[in-house]
Amino acid sequence: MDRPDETGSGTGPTRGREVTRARILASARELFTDEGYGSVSSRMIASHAGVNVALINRYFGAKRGLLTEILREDGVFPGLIEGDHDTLTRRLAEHAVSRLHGEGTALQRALDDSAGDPDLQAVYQGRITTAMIDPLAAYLGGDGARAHGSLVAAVMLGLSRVRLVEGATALRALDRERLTARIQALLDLCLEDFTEPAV
Amino acid sequence: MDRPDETGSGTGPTRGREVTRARILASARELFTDEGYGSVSSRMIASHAGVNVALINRYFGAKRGLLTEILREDGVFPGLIEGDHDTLTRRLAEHAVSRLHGEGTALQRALDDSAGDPDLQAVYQGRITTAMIDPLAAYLGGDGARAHGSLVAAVMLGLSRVRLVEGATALRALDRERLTARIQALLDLCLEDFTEPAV
DNA sequence: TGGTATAGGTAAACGGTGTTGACCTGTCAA
DNA sequence: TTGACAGGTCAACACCGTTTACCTATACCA
Repeated sequence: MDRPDETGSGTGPTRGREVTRARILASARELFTDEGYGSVSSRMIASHAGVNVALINRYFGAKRGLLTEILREDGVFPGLIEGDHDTLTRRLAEHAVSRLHGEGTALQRALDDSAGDPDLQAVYQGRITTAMIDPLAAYLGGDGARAHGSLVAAVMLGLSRVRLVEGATALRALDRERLTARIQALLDLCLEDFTEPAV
Repeated sequence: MDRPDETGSGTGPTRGREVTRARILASARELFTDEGYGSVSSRMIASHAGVNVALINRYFGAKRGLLTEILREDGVFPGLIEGDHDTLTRRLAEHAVSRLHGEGTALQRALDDSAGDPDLQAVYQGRITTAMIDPLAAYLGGDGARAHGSLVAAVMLGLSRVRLVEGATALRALDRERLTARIQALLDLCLEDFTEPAV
């Protein structure tokens, strides 16, 4: 069970459970980054990792498991929620605009572009709630915190979606600061109390 | 070329190009409505229509062609953009809330739930622009009309997305009128001029 | 009436996917 | 020496969307 992976030689081992697992994961990460999720097949990953196809399912249950693992490692919106309460929406707006301009890590961009895939969707399905809405709701507190969180998530997801589906060229053509400010205003409006109706 | 489909008998013909095409389309519509897009295979559609699989590709090019045809028949946001300018955002907000509550035709609901599928996405990719942003931009007019349209589309798409990915239970638990008003406020904010920065 | 072109339909295959079960093999412990 | 077993391999399975080659019944014309 706890058999050590190191065999004692100077360089690390080239086989063994953890090593193989890591190689598969690294290959998946690299290929997903370069070609998106849906276009990369299990056999491509295995071949790139110099490993048998069946091992993917042995170690990760299914292709989807690779995605889950990668997203678990990287986190979603890392460090975006934490920080000064007053500048939260500003940070989120900057993040959204940054994504609109195709910035962020190569992997993030690739997965944004693959966001349509059923697998990715299924994985996000859980993560949007636990990694975005839940922290947001906890962070905000108060009545209807989850509703506010959902609205914020809707705006953030929608911006990502409009880039995917339309290109968002008109938005990217705008002055960046003005666009950021407008999105921040939208997010602030999402967070305003629901007990007094908006004008 | 123009051979008539009617053979002269009292009841319509059960074979022939147009009849077969219509049967395939009807079966696709029915199955998509019941089970979504991705879960329904070409062979299921053909079998349900009592027709050979190859005919789907013969008459519609590919499975995706069925989707294109169905959406072309139904239209997207039918009659939503037209109408009184002043109540546009109200209509859109009501539409969004209605969708959030899972209303709309059964087919619309089914396709919303399948929205992740690459095929659906490819078909929407064109339609979001031509059926939503373009009319909106034309309707609004003025500088940056397309940017305003994109922002509106983002909010609308985001709300649909958050329902798909999280369930939007917190939003659906809200007082419907308050939620509609808030979404309308968001949409109005999307449409405000960009030349003067938002507060 | 006989022959033929053709539209409409069929059967079987192609290449691809994710996934699984049966088998082998090398290492370690008794 | 002999098992046990973790780690790895291979070939198959059940699908998928799509395409190709073939058949057949009808309509037209000499």
